[in-house]
Amino acid sequence: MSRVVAERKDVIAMLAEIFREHGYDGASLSLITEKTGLGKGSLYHFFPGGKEEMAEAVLADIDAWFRTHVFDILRNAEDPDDALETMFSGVDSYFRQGRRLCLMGVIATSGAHDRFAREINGYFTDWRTDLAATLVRAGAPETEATALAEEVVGGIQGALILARSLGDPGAFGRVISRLKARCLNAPAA
Amino acid sequence: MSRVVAERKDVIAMLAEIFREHGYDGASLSLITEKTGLGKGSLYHFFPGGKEEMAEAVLADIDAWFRTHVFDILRNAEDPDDALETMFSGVDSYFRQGRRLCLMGVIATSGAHDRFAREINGYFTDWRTDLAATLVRAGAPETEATALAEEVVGGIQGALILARSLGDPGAFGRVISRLKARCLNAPAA
DNA sequence: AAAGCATTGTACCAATCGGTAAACAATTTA
DNA sequence: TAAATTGTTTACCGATTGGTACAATGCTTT
Repeated sequence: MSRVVAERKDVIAMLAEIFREHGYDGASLSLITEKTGLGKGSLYHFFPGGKEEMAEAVLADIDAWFRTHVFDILRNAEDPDDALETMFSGVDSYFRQGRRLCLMGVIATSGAHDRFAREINGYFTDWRTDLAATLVRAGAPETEATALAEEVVGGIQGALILARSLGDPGAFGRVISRLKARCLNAPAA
Repeated sequence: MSRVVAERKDVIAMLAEIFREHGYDGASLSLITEKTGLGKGSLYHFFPGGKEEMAEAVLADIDAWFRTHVFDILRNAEDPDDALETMFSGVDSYFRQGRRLCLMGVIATSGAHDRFAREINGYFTDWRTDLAATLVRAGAPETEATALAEEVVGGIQGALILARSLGDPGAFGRVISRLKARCLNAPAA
């Protein structure tokens, strides 16, 4: 047999795109076997828990990415403005300039929300918290920082939906650049 | 037989909540029959096209609501500031202070997106257009009005996702009030 | 080369999927 | 009151769902 060397990591990356495109309920096992090229045997070998474990693995992978590439940088960077720059450029490339949806948001707005509520909540909570702390270090008052962080984290999700809905990925970049400007310019308001 | 007098209008309202809660793929016919109390026969009597026609009817209903309660007011109000006030308070109550999702957004981020792309696109396009025009009438420069409208329409979607994800409906109101302030205060920037 | 584990294809399962058919009851129209 | 019309129930359809079982194959280690 072919032994196509599907590393678990690669499988997770493929699964992520499938869930993004079709949602949790829309990603049937037959669709998954087709798109990944792996039979059910292989899939259930990697993820004995089935579809739910696949989605969990994908969410954990995404969470880890944001943790190292965004949250940690927000917390540890010496210059808060640098951290903000890094965050926005990282987000822009992660979401492929508005062509890719956020799986956390996709699942949050689906019937599968309850099943993954913990992961979703942790992702948004931490992002908001770390961003707010960075804004404080950049000179914003505590209350303004919290509110602005909320606006930015939500705004990114909305910008993704807008871009997809309008069929205009550019909308994402336009909104993001405004959010970024608000973080960098007038934090002392 | 019972003839429970389910007006098509009432059925659509129930369907809307079901699609909102479970997404398009997650709303199975058995779930729909259970939640509406109508058997398949009745359902297919009202919507011969099945699930797709049900979703289309719901989207058309939502579109009509926003058209009369938001878009038309943005276009026709004498005082643009009043129109903006009306829009934000209408949106706040329509989305039940952040406890209700936007079905347009829900479907836009699901695998069913392609099937309803036209309706979704029309909804967001018109909202953005009418809001931008109102902002111009309120004194904002053309380019700023367009960008701000985009930010607001997207921001509302993001605020809904954030509220649901954090399990904190209040997040919706907090973001909305900031967006509103930006529309009313500094449009001439 | 033998053994043992990791991986894979295939066949199968009960349950559910969206949808159809048609007999039937309630209501409206004539 | 009789005939259409409208609404509802029920049983059924083939297809697909997520999941299991297992034999067969590849690779690695000895």
